[in-house]
Amino acid sequence: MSLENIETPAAAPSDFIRDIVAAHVAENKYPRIHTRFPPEPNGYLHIGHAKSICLNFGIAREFGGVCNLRMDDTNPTKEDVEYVESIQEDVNWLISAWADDKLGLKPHGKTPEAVTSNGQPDFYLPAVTGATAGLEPFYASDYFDQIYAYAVALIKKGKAFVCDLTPDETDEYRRQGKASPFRDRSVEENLDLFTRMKNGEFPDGARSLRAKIVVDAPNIWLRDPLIYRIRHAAHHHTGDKWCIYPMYDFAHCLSDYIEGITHSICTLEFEVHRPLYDWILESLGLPRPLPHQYEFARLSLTYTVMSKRKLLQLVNENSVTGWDDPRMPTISGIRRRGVPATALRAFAYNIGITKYNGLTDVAVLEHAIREDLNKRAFRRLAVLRPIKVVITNYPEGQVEELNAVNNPEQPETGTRKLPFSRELFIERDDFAEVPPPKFFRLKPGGEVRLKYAYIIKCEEVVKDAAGNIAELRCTADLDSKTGGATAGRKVKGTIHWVSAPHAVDAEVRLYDRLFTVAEPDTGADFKATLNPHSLEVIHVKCEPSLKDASPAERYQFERLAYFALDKDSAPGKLVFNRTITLKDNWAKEAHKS
RNA sequence: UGCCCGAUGGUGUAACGGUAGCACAAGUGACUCUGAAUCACUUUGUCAUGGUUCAAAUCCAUGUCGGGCAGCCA
Repeated sequence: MSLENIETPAAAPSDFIRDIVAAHVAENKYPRIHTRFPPEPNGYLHIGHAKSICLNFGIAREFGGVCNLRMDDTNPTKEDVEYVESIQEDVNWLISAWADDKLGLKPHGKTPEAVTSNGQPDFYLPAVTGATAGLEPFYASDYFDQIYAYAVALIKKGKAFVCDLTPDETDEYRRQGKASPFRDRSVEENLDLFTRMKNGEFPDGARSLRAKIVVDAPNIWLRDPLIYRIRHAAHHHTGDKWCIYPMYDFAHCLSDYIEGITHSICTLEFEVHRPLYDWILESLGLPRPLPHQYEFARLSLTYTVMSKRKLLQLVNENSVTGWDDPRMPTISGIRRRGVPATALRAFAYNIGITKYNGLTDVAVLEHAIREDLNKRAFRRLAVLRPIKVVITNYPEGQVEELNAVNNPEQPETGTRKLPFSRELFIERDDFAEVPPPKFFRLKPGGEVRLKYAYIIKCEEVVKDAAGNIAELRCTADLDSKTGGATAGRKVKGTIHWVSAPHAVDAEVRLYDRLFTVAEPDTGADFKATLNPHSLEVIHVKCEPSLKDASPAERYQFERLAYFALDKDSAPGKLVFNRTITLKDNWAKEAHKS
């Protein structure tokens, strides 16, 4: 069964942004709905980005539109191609077989075309969909020429000026609502100085280009905001062509415009920037319909940190093995852990889109993962912490091949053969010498069903010199095998097992929450709340069919958890990541007493 | 402090002036050759105070609480 076979079951969701888009579609406001996902390539994408990806691409697929992938790369000192590559990989994985036909890209190396729109000169860079060969993501840095031209246009309109204030002075003037002494420079002088800024005549921070809006506006972002700064730094995409770079506010709205974006969806912290977004586009008198910005609440998850700064710190300080450590909330970490993209998308649908800054229980994510994996995972038997069991009345050397169901949720996936023999392994937790109340598993003198095999009774507990249990000697009801005379006998417990001589060894990585507290972000030192037991590596006994395990498949080790093959596996070396445990009501029950 | 935004069970959301619903979580029971899954049932909610209205979670006012912004970051 391939991973792509299971579709996201959820119906198309409804939220305030989709309501707005639906209204625009109804009134035919735009020829086509066009969204974009614009990460800055300064870190790996995380599950909060997944929410945004599912929103933007979801809108594109629900309303017959397109969603551009764009690198929002206007700050050369923080960005890197490593991140560009990981972002593409993560986005492609997440939208695969769902919205990959809505992914807007552009021909490699292509920059905006000079076109005429409504009789006016204009810049436009159309998206290409439905292919990937020869295509690449959009880059805001591909528009530096056009953005520069727009800045010059703004100067010529008397709506921008070159300011000589230092960064500290600028802050102070803006705080006080005071006009810069350079605010009323002539257009000619501004043009000259801006050209010389571009030509590299001034050091970093010596001058800046500022929009001329309102000196003492209540909204700080309208107090003559900076739109260009000097940065003598090489850029990962444009090399050393530029030594001035546009600020986010200036570059973003214009990038949206150039790509023909209709709905520019971002998180709440940009809400106060929206008047500036609109001011820039309106001030330029652009000839095509303008994009508009809409904001929603970013995702916060319990037992998780989400800021790129903190995730980077975990990586740099080796608290995890890398950005794709399966404990990380990054898309690559979640993927490596074994979570299917369908589960992540279902989660994104389930949490909804609002303007309320809430804290989502990680249990919602875990539920989406279990629901998905329950449907798709092959059932297998594996013993994580083995105890040896000898069936004393079972002939030595005899081996039976039992039929075992691959997935009861999908009977069409068939069965596989499971060897049974005299010596087995069972789970240490499935035996108790002194059983607690309501213990349905194996105990001295007690009976239990071996899944797909016999009912056995524990006759003797053999211990080593140190008093540890070395093996259990049991007898089997040899008529109780599935289909046998006493197969219908009711025993309270059924446990999993592996035939000892046939067992395949594997390394298993048991992952748990990275943090011990629900809100690691709130304390002074989030690293103090790291869970020291978030990873445990053990060596386990698997049923023989698992030696052919594939990274494309998901497995449920029955009664335990879901697992996926890790990339550290090699021929003859199985490494499984525990994606998530099965729900464990017994643990809950045992905890009560 | 100024400006902006928000508030519906424990958590996340729906209801768009007309029966407060869904999911997760929690609990009870049924079933079970996975203490899983499945099924049934249960608990818990409109921030406060006024106002408009036949009728308010929804509209208005005030207050309270929470979040965001005040980088030459995005």
